[in-house]
Amino acid sequence: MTSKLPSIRTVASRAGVSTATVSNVLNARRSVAPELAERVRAAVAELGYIADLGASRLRSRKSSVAGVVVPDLGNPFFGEFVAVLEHAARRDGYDLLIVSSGDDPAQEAARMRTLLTWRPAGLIVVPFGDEVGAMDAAIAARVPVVAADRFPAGSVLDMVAVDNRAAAAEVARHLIEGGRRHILVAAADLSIGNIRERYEGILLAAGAEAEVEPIEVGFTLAESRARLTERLTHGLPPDALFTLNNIATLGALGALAAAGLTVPGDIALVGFDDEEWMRAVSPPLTAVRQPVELLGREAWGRLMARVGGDTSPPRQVRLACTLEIRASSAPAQRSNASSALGRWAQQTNRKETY
Amino acid sequence: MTSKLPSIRTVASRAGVSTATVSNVLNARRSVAPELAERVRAAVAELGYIADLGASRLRSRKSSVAGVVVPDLGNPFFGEFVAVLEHAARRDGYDLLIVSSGDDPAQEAARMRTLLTWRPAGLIVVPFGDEVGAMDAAIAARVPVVAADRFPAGSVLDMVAVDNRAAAAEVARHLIEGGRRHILVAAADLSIGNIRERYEGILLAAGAEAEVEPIEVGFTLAESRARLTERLTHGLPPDALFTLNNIATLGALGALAAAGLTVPGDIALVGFDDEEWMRAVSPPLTAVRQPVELLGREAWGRLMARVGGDTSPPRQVRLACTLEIRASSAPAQRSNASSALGRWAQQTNRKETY
DNA sequence: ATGAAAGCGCTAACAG
DNA sequence: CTGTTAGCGCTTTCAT
Repeated sequence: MTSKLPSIRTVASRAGVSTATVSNVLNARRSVAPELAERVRAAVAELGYIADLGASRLRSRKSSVAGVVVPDLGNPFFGEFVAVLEHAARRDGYDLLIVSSGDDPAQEAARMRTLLTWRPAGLIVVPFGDEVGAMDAAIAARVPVVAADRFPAGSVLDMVAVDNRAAAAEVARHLIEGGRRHILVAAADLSIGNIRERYEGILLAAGAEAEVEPIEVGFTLAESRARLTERLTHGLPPDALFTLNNIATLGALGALAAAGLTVPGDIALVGFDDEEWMRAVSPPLTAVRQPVELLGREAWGRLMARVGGDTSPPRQVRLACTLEIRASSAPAQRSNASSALGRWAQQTNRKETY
Repeated sequence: MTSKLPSIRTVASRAGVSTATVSNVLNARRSVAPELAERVRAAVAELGYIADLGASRLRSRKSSVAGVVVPDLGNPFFGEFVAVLEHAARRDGYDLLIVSSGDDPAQEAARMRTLLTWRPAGLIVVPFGDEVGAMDAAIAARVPVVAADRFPAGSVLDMVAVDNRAAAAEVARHLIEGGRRHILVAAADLSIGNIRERYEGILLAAGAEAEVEPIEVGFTLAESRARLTERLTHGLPPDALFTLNNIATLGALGALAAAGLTVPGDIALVGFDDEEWMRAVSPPLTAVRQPVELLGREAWGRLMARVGGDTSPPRQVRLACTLEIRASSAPAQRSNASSALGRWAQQTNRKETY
C-alpha cells in the first residue's frame, strides 16, 4: 500500500547489478556492457523509476537547478524574460526556481537566501537597488550571480542590460525633432538603476533644447494613473510625455484621457517597453522595444560560463534597443491656439483678467 | 581558499553541541536549553550558515518545493497566475519550480517528469489536453496534482477553473441583446478543454437566435491575425467577433483594422481575458475578466490540503467570471445600409449585375 | 534535555 | 568492466 518509491537499489537488485552500474547507465558516465545496460533500462521502465536529483546533487556536488529573482512575475516584461530563461535552462539541463522580490530590497535578500538553501548552480537576479540583496551570502556560498536588466551601480558582477541611456536619448531627440519642448518623464522610481540611466540619457540629449520634467509615479497602475492625472490637470502642460516603463505607460493613457488631452495633438506619448497592444491602440504608441529574448539568452549564457568555471573579470553587456516610431509621437502642430499650451495660456489669461 | 561551505557539523562543533541540537534549534522541533540555543544561533550567524534543504528533505522526507507547469510564461495570464501561486507558496514556506509546456502534450509530460525528479510536495498543472501528461508517474510517486484553468475531460483530479460555459453564454446573450446575429468565434484551438467549454456556452446561449461560426486561429499572434484577416475579408461578414483568449483578441484588432471594419459599428468585439490595456484602447474593449487571483489561491489551497493528508474525493471548483461591458460591444445600428453587411450586400449585388 | 549513531538516495573512489 | 564501500548534509531514532 504505502510501498516506498523505487530507489536506485530497487533498480539494481531487479536488474541483478550493483547500484554503481545503474548510476553509470543512467548518467552515461562509465561504459557498461550493453547487456547489463539493457537489463538496467528494463528494470527502470518496469519500476517506473525516477532518480532523485536532490540525492544526486548531494553526493556529486553538481547542481542542476538555478534560481531566478524578478521584481514581479505578473509584469509581462519579466514574464517574457523568465520564459526565455526557462527555455535556455531546459536546453542545458537545468530547472528553475523562480521567485519574486516585489521591488523590495528586504524581500529580495530574503528570497535570495531561500534560493541558496537549494544549493543552486547559479542565480539570475533583476536587482532592485544598487546592492544585490544577499550578495555576501551568494559569494560565501560560491554561487555565481548574474544581474540582469538593472545595473547595481559600482558593482562588480556580471551584468546584462539594455543600453538605457542611448535608447532614452534617441527618444528625446525624436521628440525634439518633432517640435516638442517640454518633456514630462514619468517613472515608478527614479532611484532604480535602469530608470536613472534612462533619465540621464534624456537629460543629455535634451540639453538646453527642451525642458525635462521628472515625475515619480509609483509601481502600481492605479498610483501612476492618479499621479499623472494630478500633474496633467495642473500647472504648465507639457507637450510630450515619456513613460519609462510599461506600467507607467498604461497609467499615462488613463491620465491623458482624464485630463482631456489628445495624442499626439496636445501631447506626444512615448513609452519604454513595447507590447503588442501598443500597435493596436489609437493612435498606435511609439515605444522603445527591448531585446528581451537576447537579454535572457545573454544572462543565461554568462551564468553558464561561470558555472563552467570561467574566472575572467566580470563582464558588463549592453544591448541595443530599437525605437518603434508610431503615430503617438507625430510632430507637434505649429498652431499655438489649438495646442494644450495655447488653451492653458488663454485660460490663465482669463483668470488673471477677472 | 576553496574551503567548503559550513555544514551543520561545522556549526555544531563551533557551538560545542551535537548536530542534533543544532537541527533542533533551527527547526524548533524539540526544546533546547536557552543557553545552548543562543550559542547555536551565534555560530550560525558567525559562519553564515545556510542549511541545505535538499539534504534535509532527503532525510526527513518532507519536501518544501512544489512544481508548476503552465503553457507559456510569456502569456500575461499565466504570468499573473504564477505570481499569485508564488505569493501563496512563500507564505506557506514553499519554493516553486516553474516550467512551461509550450502547449505541447509531449513537453508537458517530459517537464512533469523532470519536476518529479526533485521530489516536490505537489504539482500544479495547467494541462493542455484531456490527459494530464505524466499523471501515471505522479500517482506512482504519490505526488498530489491539481489541475488549474483547464479541465481534463473525465479526469478525477482536483481541479480549479472558471465557469467558462456561463461566462461565454453571458457574452453571447449580451451580443444578441445588442442586435448581433452572426457571431464569429475565434480560438487558438477548439479542442482545448476550457476553449471547448466556452464554445459550448456560446452555442447554448445563442440557440437559434444567432449564427455561431467557429474559427481556429492558432497559438501565435501572427497566425491569429492572418487567419482572422483572411476570414474577415472574405465571405459573409459577421456582426460580432468573440475571441476566446487574449492572443486571439490582439490578433483580432489587427485583422479588423486590416479588413477596414469599424468597432462597434460594423462589428462588435468581445474578448475572453481582460487586460489593463483593453480599457485604454479606442473603443474600450468588452471583455470577460477571470478571477486569476482566486484561481491561483484556490489551486494552491487544494494542493496544500492534499499535501496535508486530505484524502477526500477529488473536488472540482468552478469560479465565476465577470463581464466587463465597454464600448466595443455597443448595440448594432439599425440601419442596414451603413453596416458592413449592407455594404457587402451592395457589393455582391453589383458584382452579380455585371 | 542532549548526544551518538544510523541512514535517506545517490555517486566517487577504490578494488578487483 | 563491475562491485563494494564510504559519505554528501541532514534528521531521526535510541540511548543516556
